[in-house]
Parts: sequence; structure tokens; C-alpha cells
Amino acid sequence: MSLSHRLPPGAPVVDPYYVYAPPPRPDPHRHGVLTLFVAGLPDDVKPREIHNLFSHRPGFDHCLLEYTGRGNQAVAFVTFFTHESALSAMNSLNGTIFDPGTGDRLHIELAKSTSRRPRGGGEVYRVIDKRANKPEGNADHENDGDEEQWGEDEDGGNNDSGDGGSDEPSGTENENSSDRNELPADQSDQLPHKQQNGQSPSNDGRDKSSSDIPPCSTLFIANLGHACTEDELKEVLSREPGFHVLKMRRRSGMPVAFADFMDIESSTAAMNNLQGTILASSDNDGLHIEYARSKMRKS
DNA sequence: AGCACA
Repeated sequence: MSLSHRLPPGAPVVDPYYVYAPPPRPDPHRHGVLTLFVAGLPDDVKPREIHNLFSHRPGFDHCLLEYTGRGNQAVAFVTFFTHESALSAMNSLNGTIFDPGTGDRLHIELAKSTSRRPRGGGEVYRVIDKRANKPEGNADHENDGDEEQWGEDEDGGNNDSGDGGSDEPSGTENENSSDRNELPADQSDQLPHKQQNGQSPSNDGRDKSSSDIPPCSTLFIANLGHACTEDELKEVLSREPGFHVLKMRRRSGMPVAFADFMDIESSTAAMNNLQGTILASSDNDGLHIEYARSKMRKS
């Protein structure tokens, strides 16, 4: 029960497993770190996509995108002016479905240390490209293990090569109810899927999105840590507009929960906002939230 | 991946 155990020399006096905290709780751990570590990015992510995703967040300073030579995923380091700003951005963007075609979600944590700020003022982001060959159509330069820098004018809107443009909505700091944050299980496809050549898998007319469950005002919450309590989850859910009641139950070890909301818009906004949230009790990844298959009974 | 309560 005691949180005090031996710590490596020089380490901050914290419980190493209690890295993240729900928004209301300040985490005294990793104190002072201003940089977020962002994983789960596709290999063809663009620097401006990272910039567009985070630069709208309050307190944004600069970001660094690194294409790792191995693995299909790039990582990013996003730095804020304050620790609280970094935590706020992490909590609201964690679990964001970056590419609706794949459904992969972003995994955001606090970085081990604050990134060094590029010299010079203004908003500047860096790119480190360690890939041997780049995807076709994007071969501007071929430099392995090199580092490029771009100056960024802080105003003026679209200034990059006009392609893609996955701007993250999420409002400025208001609740977004009618934002097209991600594609729910809907038949209307806004973005064209990247369909590989040759044999395509079973295409029975219904694309598999993040879930095949139709919208429901009750949410199904999984991937809870074994130590997750109802109070802990309720504290996070209580911040979401329209939240009514939470019910937790354990089946074969891992707990799951059902959260009922006033309407589908509220549940959708809460799901988008809390998707991937890492609680203090989380074991590995953050919350997995879907629409429940049936609405919670009125009690 | 894991969906209950009546």
C-alpha cells in the first residue's frame, strides 16, 4: 500500500507507475517536463500534421518530428510553455485517431525530458529523417540521418504544400459537439481509403471503422487497469457534459464499465475526448471506449 | 478483445 519504495539514484521521488493523472489532479511526477512524447503515428505523417494537431493547443511552443529508420511509425516531441499546458494537450489528444483509414490511435505521454528549443524565436519545428527511402510522391530530399529545419510563420494559415491537410478540429478550448473529429461507424466515407493493389480483403460494402457499433448514449469502457476503481473513473467522466451514471463490473479479471449520457451527442463528445486517456490505474494503454451495444436501463 | 442492468 505504501508508495514509498526504493528509487534509483537521482530519480524524482515519485511512484514510477503513477506517471499520468486525470485532468483535475496535478501529478507531482515528471514535474517541470514541458515536452510530450507522441507515438502511434503512421510512417507517412507530415511535419505540418503534427504542427496542425498541437499548435492550436494553448501553450504550444514547438514540435519535433522524427522518422525512425526501423518500424513503420514516426514519433514526435511536442513542447509547451508550461507543464500544465502539456498535460492538458496530452489528456485531450491522447487516443486520437490520426488516420481514419487505419484507426490507429495516438499514444501520448510525457517525455523523459524537455526538448531543447531550437535557437531563434518564433515557432519553429524540426524534423529528423532517418529513413533510407521515402514513400513515393514525397521525395523532396533524400537525406538519411539528417536534420532539417523549417521556419514557421505564426500567422497566415496554409503555407505548406497543399496536400492532405488533416487539421485537428477539437475547437480552441470549447466542447466540440458537432466536430468531425473522427469517422464513426458510418457508411459515408469522407476520406478515401488507401486501398492496396491486388486482392482486396472481403469488401462487403461496409468499411470497418473504429467500431461497428451504432451510436448510443451509453458508452462501453474497456482496457481498464485491474486496480481501477469506480470513483477514479467517475471522477474523469464527471468532467464530461451530459454524463449521468457509471456502472462498473468485472468479468474474468479485467473490469469494464458502462457510462450513460444524456444523449448521443454527449456520449460521442465524451468518447472522443476521453479516448485513450491513461488513468493512474492504467496498466498499459489508455481507455478503450466504444458505444455500448445497448443503452443503460433507466433506473 | 473484453458489453450489464431489467
